[in-house]
Amino acid sequence: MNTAMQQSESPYSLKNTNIFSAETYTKLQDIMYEQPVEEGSYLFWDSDVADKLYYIKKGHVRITKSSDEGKEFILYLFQEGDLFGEWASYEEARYSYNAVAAEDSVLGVIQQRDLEILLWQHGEMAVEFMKWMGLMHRITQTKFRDLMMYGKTGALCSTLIRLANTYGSSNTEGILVTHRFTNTELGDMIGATRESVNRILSDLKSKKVIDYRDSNILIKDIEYLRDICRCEDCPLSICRI
Amino acid sequence: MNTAMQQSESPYSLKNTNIFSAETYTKLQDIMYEQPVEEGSYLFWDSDVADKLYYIKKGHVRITKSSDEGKEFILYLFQEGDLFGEWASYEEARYSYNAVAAEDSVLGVIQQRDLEILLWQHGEMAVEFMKWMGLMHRITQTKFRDLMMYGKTGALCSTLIRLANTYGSSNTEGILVTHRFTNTELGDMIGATRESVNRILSDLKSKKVIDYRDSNILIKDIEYLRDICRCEDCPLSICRI
DNA sequence: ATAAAATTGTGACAAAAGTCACACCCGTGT
DNA sequence: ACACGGGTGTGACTTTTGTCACAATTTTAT
Repeated sequence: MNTAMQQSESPYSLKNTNIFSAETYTKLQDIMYEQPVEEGSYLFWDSDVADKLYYIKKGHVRITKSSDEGKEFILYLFQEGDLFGEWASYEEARYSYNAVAAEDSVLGVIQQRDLEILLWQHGEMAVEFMKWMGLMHRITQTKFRDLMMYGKTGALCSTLIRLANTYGSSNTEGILVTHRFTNTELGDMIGATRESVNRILSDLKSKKVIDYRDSNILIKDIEYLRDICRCEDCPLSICRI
Repeated sequence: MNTAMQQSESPYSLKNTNIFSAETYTKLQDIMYEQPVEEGSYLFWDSDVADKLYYIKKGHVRITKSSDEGKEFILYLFQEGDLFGEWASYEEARYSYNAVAAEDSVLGVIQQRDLEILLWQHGEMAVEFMKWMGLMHRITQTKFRDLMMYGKTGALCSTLIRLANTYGSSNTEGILVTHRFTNTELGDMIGATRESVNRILSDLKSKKVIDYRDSNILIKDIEYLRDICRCEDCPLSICRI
């Protein structure tokens, strides 16, 4: 977890590609090809063959897992500068989730085959990639803990902190989440109903922990949230949505 | 998910190192040093500096996450032939969980520093390692889904299937889980109380889905379990505990 | 073999979360 | 200006899961 201070300077600095060196970054740019996508379109579906990685040049992408009953679980939200996709561990490996453009976006598509050749040649680049993978795994693991251990209230508080880290902009009042989320979306991030989310948020508002500014969430007392979900001061890079 | 058939031949074949080539395997053996550990001793704690990987030569290791209130959540169970540990993504990275020897065991300890040199030199080995990391991440992700989406009953059914894959031995009656687990332990794997686990298991027994053989669980109707947790036929290698 | 310790099983009740129903609010397009 | 649609807020009720208490059974240690 971070301090509000770190956030205030550059609200959108939480890219998962910060881990890469300039050289790696350039090599990646060289093998990716650009693909513009419209809001709502799927980049891939659960069970498609996983042979590509995606870099977000512009826009937002939502990674979801959906159940037969039509419930949707939001696993990650990625934004400009993020890299995502699955590293296939064998031939014909499949994705295990869906990727949807949350708004009109521009992506850089990287073929696993091309990347593998590059990694084969450049050992140091492979080591960097492993760090990226480790980072992604740690994000998943800490989220797992947060969503399982302290009930829906704990899960929502953790999610608010992660949203603050990913989309937050600090000011004298607190941290403003510079992106709107419906209660249904928040519910889908923690596996709860919109009604439950609504009740928890109302309660947090009455306790003056959060407030609203033009329908965006303003976090006034992040310490309270950290307390509820037993925040463990994990590094900022993994405390994201 | 697998078929019972695959299991019957070699119940303990679900090593996460199957992914490695013989050459990689040998190189790994060369840089690891042996460490015997007694049942109950901790290999590392949550927040220790994460600079080692561990290979299990013999025994069992339990990976847990514990809460201040004393609750314990079991993240993974590893056995002979498994490799585990965290790939530090930056200097001074910390583990985010505990590792305890579940019985007297012998480990091969690998210093991240040594491994990194090896990967730097051997691009193909790095690519294999990335496959291992991807595999581990997928295990976490699918478990995440199973524990979140279909209630405690779904979570337990998924866990029984994973136990069958990891410790199962097939016979004419069904799949016998060749390791004892207390209700408390099963509860800790799914974030439920032992009482809830007990009630769900009693119910499954009355429905003739499971039974007991000398206090070990015998799975008689794995299709029923798969149905409850909406099994998606993911590959056997990731359907483990 | 037997006592102690750990684990299981179960009822009664409490708390957490989901479901359903419906009123209301608010931005947008005609 | 107003109707519409998506989102919010909330009460009443149900289902799921946890809590507590205690007896019964199984395992382990002496």
